[in-house]
Amino acid sequence: MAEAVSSVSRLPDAVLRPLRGGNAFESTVEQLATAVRLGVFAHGERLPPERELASRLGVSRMTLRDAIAALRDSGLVTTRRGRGGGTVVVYQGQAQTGRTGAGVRHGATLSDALDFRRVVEPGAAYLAAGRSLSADQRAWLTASEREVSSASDGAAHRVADSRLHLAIATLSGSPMLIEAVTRAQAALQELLAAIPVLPANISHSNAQHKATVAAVLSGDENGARALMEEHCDATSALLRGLLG
Amino acid sequence: MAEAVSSVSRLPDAVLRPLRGGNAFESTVEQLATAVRLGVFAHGERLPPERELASRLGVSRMTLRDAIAALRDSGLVTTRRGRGGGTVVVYQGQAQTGRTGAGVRHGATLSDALDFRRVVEPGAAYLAAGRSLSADQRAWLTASEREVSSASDGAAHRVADSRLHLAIATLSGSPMLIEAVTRAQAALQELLAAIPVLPANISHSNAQHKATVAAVLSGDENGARALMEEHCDATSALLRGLLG
DNA sequence: GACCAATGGTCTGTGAACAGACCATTGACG
DNA sequence: CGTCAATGGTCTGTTCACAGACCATTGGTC
Repeated sequence: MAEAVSSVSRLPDAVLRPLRGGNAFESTVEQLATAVRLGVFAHGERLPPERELASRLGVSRMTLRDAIAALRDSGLVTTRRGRGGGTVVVYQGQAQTGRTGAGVRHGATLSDALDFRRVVEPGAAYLAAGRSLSADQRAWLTASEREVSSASDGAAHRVADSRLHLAIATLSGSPMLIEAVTRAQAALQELLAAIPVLPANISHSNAQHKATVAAVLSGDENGARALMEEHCDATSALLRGLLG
Repeated sequence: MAEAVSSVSRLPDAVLRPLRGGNAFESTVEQLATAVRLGVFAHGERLPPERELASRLGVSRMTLRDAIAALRDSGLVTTRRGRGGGTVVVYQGQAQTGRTGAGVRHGATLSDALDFRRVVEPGAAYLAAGRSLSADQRAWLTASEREVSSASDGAAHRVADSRLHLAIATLSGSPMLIEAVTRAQAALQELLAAIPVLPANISHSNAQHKATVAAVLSGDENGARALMEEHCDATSALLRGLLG
């Protein structure tokens, strides 16, 4: 019945994949470290209380605490106890020391991540443009864009850039897409950190951000998508030229 | 510095999510059951040997065996031992008995899954169209399309449909995208099973498949994407109309 | 018919992760 | 100044998952 093709069913090879990378502890460290590096938590910001964060991440408090301890050892956060205490992020975009890094995490190759990003980010922009955004959301987007263009140095620019992209993804309203964009950003983060910061690139990128945000705000779905595609292509070309 | 917006940073809420749904056993059952229902393993096909499959899924053999036992109890597979034995899929698209189902898995809502699908599937078609496919791959695609249009009943049609969509995703060459499409398909699977099978819908869908495959084969990236978008929109409309 | 290889089936000890109770420290508020 | 609430810090017993060795069954090969 299904013998029509010589190499029957490559689907299993393509589809069967590990459900979870390594143990809970490592995954948690990775997820938190990534969140910090992507600027999900800004410098000086407090993480949620351990009990809440643990349940949010679907992990026991002990495991979460171990992970936080690891971040503390890496100098990404500091912790103070007592009322009003908590774990506070101290990170402003410095290059990671000694991050030997698991290549491009989870065996995903550079090309894979770039292709994936070029699909999901424009998709998110498209969806975001199609939504009716609240005043708050519009302000958030505008502010995020301004943060990027007014970033003082390369490190700050990278963090602000991630935040803007994640903001757009968030406004798409699709949790699955938000996660996808987060993964794409995470996969490219360490690569992007390796790109030399040329003023010409920055200013070009800023213009694309501005245009994309404008398109999203004006509800121009196809425009937002096309602009984001251009933006991704520009980054891709840069990365591929430098690393590939 | 980052106080520009009233509700500072909604990013954490959007980004922090559980890394793994439930325990290893349940996840494994779910993944395998989904693979079977999506037709990743066709009726009569043998699963890989336990040892290999376990390592492929990143899970211990014991856990995998427990999962397989669960599938066996559900009547999805049968197992025979000895040389030439193994675990064989016996499933041809029947509705699942007693699948109370976790809604649309992982708390993802229907809208979310539809939006996500409408981004990643056209993206996969776009990428696949942009690749130079081997004769084998072209034949696979053609055969997959033919399987769908020649499906005898609704159940077989559903499985063949999944297989075609996953084939296109596979040909995109991006593992991250393949996974994304798999997740979208998995999320919608049980919903799609609820759609009454109207001949008109089927034939419309078949025409779209044919056109999309043709576009992919002829390297028409934008055409492939646009056609797949139409296809997703049609399905969306159907589902949204029926379910809410 | 004897052997062997490939497969599923079973057992055991170890470590990871969890749940949940409890302790310690700090600051706010009356 | 005393109390309380919010937070991080610690401990304990239990369950889950794992690794890996070993057993059992089957069918092919010589």
